[in-house]
Amino acid sequence: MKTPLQVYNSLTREKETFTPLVEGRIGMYVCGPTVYNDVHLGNCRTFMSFDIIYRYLLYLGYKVRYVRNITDVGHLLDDGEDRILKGARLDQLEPMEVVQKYTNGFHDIMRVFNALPPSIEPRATGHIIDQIEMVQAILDSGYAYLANGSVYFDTLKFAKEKDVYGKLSGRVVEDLLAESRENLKNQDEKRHPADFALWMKASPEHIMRWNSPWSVGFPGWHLECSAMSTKYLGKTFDIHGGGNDLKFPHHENEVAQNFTACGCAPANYWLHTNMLLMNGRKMSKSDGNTISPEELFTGNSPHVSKGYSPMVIRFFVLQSHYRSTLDLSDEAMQAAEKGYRRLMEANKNLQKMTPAAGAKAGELDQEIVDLMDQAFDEMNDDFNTPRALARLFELASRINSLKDGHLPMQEVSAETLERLQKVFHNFIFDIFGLLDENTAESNGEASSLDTVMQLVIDIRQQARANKDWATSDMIRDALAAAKIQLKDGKDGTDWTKG
RNA sequence: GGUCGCGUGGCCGAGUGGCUAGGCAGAGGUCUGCAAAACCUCGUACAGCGGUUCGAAUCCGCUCGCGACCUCCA
Repeated sequence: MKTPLQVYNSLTREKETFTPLVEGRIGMYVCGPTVYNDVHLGNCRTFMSFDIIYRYLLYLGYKVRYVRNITDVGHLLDDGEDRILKGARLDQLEPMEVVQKYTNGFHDIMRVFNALPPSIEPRATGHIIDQIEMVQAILDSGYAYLANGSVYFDTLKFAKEKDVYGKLSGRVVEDLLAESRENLKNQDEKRHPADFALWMKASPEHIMRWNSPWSVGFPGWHLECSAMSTKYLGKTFDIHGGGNDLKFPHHENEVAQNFTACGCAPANYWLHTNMLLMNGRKMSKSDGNTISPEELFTGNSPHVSKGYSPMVIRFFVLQSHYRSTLDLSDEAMQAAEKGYRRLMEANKNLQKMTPAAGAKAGELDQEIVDLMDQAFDEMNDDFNTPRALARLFELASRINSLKDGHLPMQEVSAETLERLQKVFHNFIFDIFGLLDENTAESNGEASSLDTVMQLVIDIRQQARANKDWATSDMIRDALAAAKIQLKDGKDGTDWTKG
């Protein structure tokens, strides 16, 4: 029934059967955000995708150490200014205030999206010593050089001597080395344009600075991930993830750093998520084609007609595969909203079901069992959430039919019903990480609201029994205005909020 | 300019050689006091042209269109 877990490895460009280094345990490193301004939706998609991967691995029973860093130093802008420093200057804050502010914001949003926190969330500034040690190791290996107090990686030498550079990102080394484009600002110290900084000597106005054997300065951008993944997961670990746009140069350079410092490849499986698009173009902080999570929640944006809840957005993400681009539009969000509600409704109906007396497994029973198995097979096939979701929707249609009496409950064994209830719940809440927003938000008041609603429904039922349509419709319309929908069914009336 | 990828019905989005993806929207029907919800049925989609094949959305070639990366980005 169950296929083994297959993952698409960016390094080999193939789906491979996943085998962890240590049985039952998985080390996973995902490149986190650079915290110099508000997190945007594109980041959220990536981290939601990895959250689902993380959750599924946990569901499969693995003990997963999930490390996702916070980059809070060393990430330079085009003009050579540190991202954090720029943020500090603009907001008139201490660099660490900037970092804290946007880290908090990032955490808040990820919590709203119901993403599980990583096991370890290391910060670059908290690992300066580890980074200095790694720079030294790379220098010792002979693949770095010193220039005016800065240390650069000798990409040319590495590419020539080791058959590694360019493999991950599919770069042709000769092309890289040719480097026809003129974009060499601030690069006069480098021997070759493809070289990159491991340690930068700080200019006098640069306030984020640390002592090192080479100069008072700061670490290069790619270094923190190499240093921190090695520290917490070892020289080689199972999964390294991140957005597609990090493949080059970030991940390629990470590999180069690890190779020279540790003598081995850092990760066995590289997983890359694809971009979130809007209007058919990459969502990007830099060119303004963007909508913030808050704007999408509130609908306060020219790109949407109304607000969409975090779980609708999460559902929207689930509907595409993590390696495909996903194009955000108002229409697509509306469809996702409907679909999300349908799925939640089906689950609610399912969880209320009880097996029929003397039920025996029939054809329908087998169909249900097959669909459940297929859903897991889809997840095992490189975390194919859209296909798994499709199977869940097929189950939803069976569930609703059973509820309405269009399909015979007698054909579903108690055992299968119980398993379906468990699997459906597991999928929606544990693996997909969705929340039922209708019940989640009420929580404590849920019971009192339930009581009131039951009263209102009873009164309306009485009116209907008396053919007092005016009263019954008034109740229905008034509730509708309050965003409560009544659903008349065979066994009485249900209601939903929103 | 170089590298890689994509182009699926009204919209989103799976699918890699023959078998129903799925969601949303639309049409018809069942149910209902009416409606909503739910259920059933339906549309014969694969950018264009050519090739390989008994058979292609799926493989190959060309053309057109779009995107990503090559420079900071999840």
